[in-house]
Amino acid sequence: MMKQTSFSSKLLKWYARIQRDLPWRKNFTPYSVWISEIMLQQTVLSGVIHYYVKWMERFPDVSNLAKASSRQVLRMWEGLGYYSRASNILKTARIIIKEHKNKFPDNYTDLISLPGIGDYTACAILSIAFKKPCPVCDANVKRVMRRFLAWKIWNRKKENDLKSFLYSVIDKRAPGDFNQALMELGQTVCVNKNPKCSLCPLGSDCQAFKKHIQNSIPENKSSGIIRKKTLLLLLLYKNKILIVKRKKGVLSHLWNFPLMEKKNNDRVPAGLYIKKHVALKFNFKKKLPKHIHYYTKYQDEIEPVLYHISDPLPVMRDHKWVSLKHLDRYPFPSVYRKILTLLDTDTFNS
DNA sequence: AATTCGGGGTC
DNA sequence: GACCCAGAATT
Repeated sequence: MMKQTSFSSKLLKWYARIQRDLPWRKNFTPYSVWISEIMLQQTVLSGVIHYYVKWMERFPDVSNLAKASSRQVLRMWEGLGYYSRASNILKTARIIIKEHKNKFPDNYTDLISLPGIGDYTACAILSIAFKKPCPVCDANVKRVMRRFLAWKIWNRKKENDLKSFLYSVIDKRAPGDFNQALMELGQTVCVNKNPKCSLCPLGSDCQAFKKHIQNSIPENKSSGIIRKKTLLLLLLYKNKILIVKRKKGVLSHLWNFPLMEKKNNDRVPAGLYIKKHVALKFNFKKKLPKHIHYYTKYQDEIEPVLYHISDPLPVMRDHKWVSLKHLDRYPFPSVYRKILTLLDTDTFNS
C-alpha cells in the first residue's frame, strides 16, 4: 500500500489544477453546500447548475426558504426529479429555524437526523462547509477506489472497509477538497466505461491499472429493464383539464393527469374511471401519439387519450379542473408537461 | 436487503 | 436505446 500522504497530495495537486468553476464553489456556506449536494443526488452535474443558480436567487438563505410554501418550492424543483428531495429540503429548513434556532447543525448526529440528509450528504456538509475530516462514499468514490484497490467483488462489508481506508487517507487540512477531488476524478477521468487512465494523477499506483483490469470494475450488469404501459387520461371540460394531486409518498404535492397502468395488454377501463370519478357523460375524442418515458430501470409507454366531458360530477378530493393557460402554476413531473406541449392547440379545440 | 423515487446526460 | 448518476427513505 502506498503512503497516505502521497495518495492525497497527488489527488489534491491534480484537483487544484483541473477543478471547474461551479456556482456552488464560490463560497462554501453550510446552506449552499447542503442545497447543491441535495440537488446533485443521483443527478448529473450539468443539469443541476441552472437550478442551483435560480434557487439561490429565489431562496438565498435558510430562513427565506423556511417561509416558502410547498408549492413554490416544488415549482422551483420541477424537472429535477426525485421530488421528495424538495419536500425534505423544506422540512429540514423549518427544523433548522425552529429547533436549531437558525444555527446550521455541525455534527454528524444532528445532520443525519434531518429529512433528506443521509450518510453521504452529512459527510459532504461536514467536510466541505465545516472542514471536518469525514470522507464521502458516493458512486464516484466507490468506483475510483474499487479500481485503485483492485476490489473486484463488492458488498456491504467492503463498503465499511472502504470507509475506514478513506478515514486513514483523507487530508485533515482540506477534507472538502479531498472529497470533491475524488468525486471529480470519478466523474471526469475514472469514468464508468473506458476510464481515461492516461490522464489519471494516481497513475500506476492504481492496482486495477497495473493489472489491466480497470475495464472489468465495476462488473458489467445485465440489462434488467422492465417495460410498462400507461394510459394517460386528458379529460377536457370547456377550456379546462382535469388534474390529480399525487397522494402517494410523504408530502408529495405533485400533480398528474389521471393515469391507469395497463396490465399485460388488457384493455383499460377508462370509461369506468370517468363514470365513477368525473362525469356520467363523456365522449372519446382520440388517441394521441405514444410517448416512451425511461426512468431508473423502467421503460414506460405512455399513451395519452383525449375525452370531452359534459356535466361533470362534483370534483373528488385531490381532483381539480384547471384552465389550460393556468396549468403552469402547478408542479408536474416534467414528462407530463412535455407530452402536453407536444400537442397542438387544435387538439383541444377540435 | 430490496425497492422506490425521475430526469437527463452520455456514448 | 440503454446505462448511469455528488442517495435517502421506505418496506
